[in-house]
Amino acid sequence: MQPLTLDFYQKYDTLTLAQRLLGCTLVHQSPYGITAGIIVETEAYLTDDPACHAYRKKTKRNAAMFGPAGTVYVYQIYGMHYCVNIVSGEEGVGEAVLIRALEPTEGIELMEERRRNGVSRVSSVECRMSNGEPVRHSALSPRHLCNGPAKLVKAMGISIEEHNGSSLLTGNLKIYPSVLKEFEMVTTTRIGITQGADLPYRFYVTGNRFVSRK
DNA sequence: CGCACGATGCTCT
DNA sequence: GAGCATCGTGCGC
Repeated sequence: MQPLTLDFYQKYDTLTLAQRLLGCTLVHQSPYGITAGIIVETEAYLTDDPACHAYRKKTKRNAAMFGPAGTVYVYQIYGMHYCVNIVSGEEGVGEAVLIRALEPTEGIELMEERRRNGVSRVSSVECRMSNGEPVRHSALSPRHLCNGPAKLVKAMGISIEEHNGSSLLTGNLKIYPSVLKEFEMVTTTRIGITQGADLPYRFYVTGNRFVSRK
């Protein structure tokens, strides 16, 4: 199976790309191993959209958004988390698709390890079942590994230093065509924003358990 | 289950 | 100095 090509990222407007990316698989081939997951939730950010980081002008932070379609845009949020976007649209126009949730398919143990690093371990260390088996930390159960934009960045080992501004066509981060034959899609307003809060730019796979929230 | 809240640091005003 | 495309925890039900 070949990864998505430049043509795929170029030929759709941002709202359509956000929908077409559902069902596709995000893969990171890192020195520590491969992690992958099916994209099940996205949000679109358009250039004339007040919630978009590129709404005002090009700055050092949002510069990657103005790159060609298929560029990766990673930014830090709330001082401690990171989110990843797929740049879309014409080069020079700041638009992108935020990846909000993945259904993990490969490298689950590596994902757990990355997510555990820096997270409270109280439950997994101190709590044990009656048979002595340690209780898995709730935040690290498969269902919660990638069900949020900052969670999946951490689980996948995506970093701002290595990936911001990189290309999905040539780097160690790639996207493969949809593995979901037919699925229903839900369209809603976006999560966690105040500006442009009423725009229906969020999309997710109906009924999927790995979506951040319904 | 749901809701409230604090952490934490960078970017832009 | 304000605001932020979030997350995990703790508490109440």
